[in-house]
Amino acid sequence: MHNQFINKLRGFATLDQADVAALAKATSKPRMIDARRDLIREGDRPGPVFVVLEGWAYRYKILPNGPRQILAFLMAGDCCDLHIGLLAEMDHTIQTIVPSLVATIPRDDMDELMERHPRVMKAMYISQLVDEGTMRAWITSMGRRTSVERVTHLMCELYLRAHNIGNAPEERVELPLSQTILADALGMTAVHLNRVLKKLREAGAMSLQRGKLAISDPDRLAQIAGFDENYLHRRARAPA
Amino acid sequence: MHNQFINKLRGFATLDQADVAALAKATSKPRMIDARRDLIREGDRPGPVFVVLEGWAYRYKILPNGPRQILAFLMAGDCCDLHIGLLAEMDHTIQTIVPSLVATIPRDDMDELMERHPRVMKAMYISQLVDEGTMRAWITSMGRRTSVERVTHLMCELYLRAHNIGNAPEERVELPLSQTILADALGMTAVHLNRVLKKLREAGAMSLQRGKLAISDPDRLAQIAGFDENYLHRRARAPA
DNA sequence: CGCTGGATTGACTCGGATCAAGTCGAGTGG
DNA sequence: CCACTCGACTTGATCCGAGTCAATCCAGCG
Repeated sequence: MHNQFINKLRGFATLDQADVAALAKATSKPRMIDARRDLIREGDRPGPVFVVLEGWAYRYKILPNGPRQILAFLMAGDCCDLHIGLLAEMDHTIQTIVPSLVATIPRDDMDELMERHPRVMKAMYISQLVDEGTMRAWITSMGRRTSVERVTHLMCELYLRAHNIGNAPEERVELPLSQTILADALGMTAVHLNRVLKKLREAGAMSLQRGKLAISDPDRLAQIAGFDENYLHRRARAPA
Repeated sequence: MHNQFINKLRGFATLDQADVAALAKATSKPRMIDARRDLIREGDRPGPVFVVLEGWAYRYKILPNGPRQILAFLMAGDCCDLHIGLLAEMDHTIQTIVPSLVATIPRDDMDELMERHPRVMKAMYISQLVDEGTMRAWITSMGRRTSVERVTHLMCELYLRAHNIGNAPEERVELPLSQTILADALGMTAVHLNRVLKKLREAGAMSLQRGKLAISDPDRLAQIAGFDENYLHRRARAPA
């Protein structure tokens, strides 16, 4: 199974053959997009739903005076809001980081898919709730965590998300994110992030070099970060 | 019309008599809740959907080492996620700030309401997208805005949201939020927030005293904040 | 009239931003 | 094969916004 989108949704609900087939069909015509291309811009009128099948993208905003804030990372299997089409215009931009395989699902196809496949709909709703939980975790990080906690917390999140989709041979995860990008996601300077990473490397807590994240002791790192994975909602809800 | 929930949803979609009646029925048995009561706690298994009809509440998280981060404010007309019931457990807590009138809609009633009233469903989806946009705006504030911008930005948001539901006789809005609460929402110290508020008051930009927010020149304040209301999505989507 | 939870203010400290040089590695072209 | 470039990463020196600690101040109220 290398359609990470289907893979991910399967983690949220039990899908049958027909569900999977419908999802496969909806994402059967992906396009390869270059790195650093905007998929949709702030102010644009939303169109189809985007699904990242391979590669990396991020959501971001640019403030009037220049600085950029990254709002979320989209990795293989992630998609934008299902109901994106209800809005008059986007309030942020989505851009690829590396060359990425992106499928677009027209709004009507999406509506039909959801209508005919309630389990798929459920899985996608849960996925959206997880995205919201992630935003709340980011707000918490920016507001009340020290820079060391903030950095390690994000690394724990990305590490876990990468593992969820079966990437990651072992304690090593591919993260093609420059320090500039990470700094803009963490609300700090690239210079300062660099120093924090150095400290963490020297302390043997984790290392991030040449696009590879290595965590020798995930539990220890989670300890440092004050990381509680509950917001990723990986435990399924038990039947009532 | 004093059911602010209905009021708000009407701003997002055209509702007919039957839609309004169904909403009125669903929220017809609200309970008055004391101030500082948790409506639902982090770790709890989600139950019914909450709707704040009158009063104020907030979402928050407490970090292992003590500090609190407020994630969102719920004012009259606001509700928690519609699909909250899909999750195994809450990743944050919701608490009242002042005595509040809160309606709870059981999950089954909610499902039925949505099924029979697609326009209501659409309005609620839009409402949820606005909440997400708000979270993104908060992330942006915490990460890349100065403390003065951050404070004024939040005030612009709350001012506009209060006006949306028809509160606010004029340039004066009721905000029963202590400086401690605001500080925990803005990711800063109450002491520092106090100094920022003083500066803004002396500059004649805005004043927040004894629970009343006064903005003499909203455009000027928006200018200071770098506030763009696009994320509140108040413009309806034009038909395709 | 004293109690209490917020709001204020002052003095001191420190985490992170800013500014400024490098350094390193992967192309590119002569 | 080496010089050149460009982007990303490092490191040092300095400065300032904001946190911390600690007193008040003040209005509402039992």
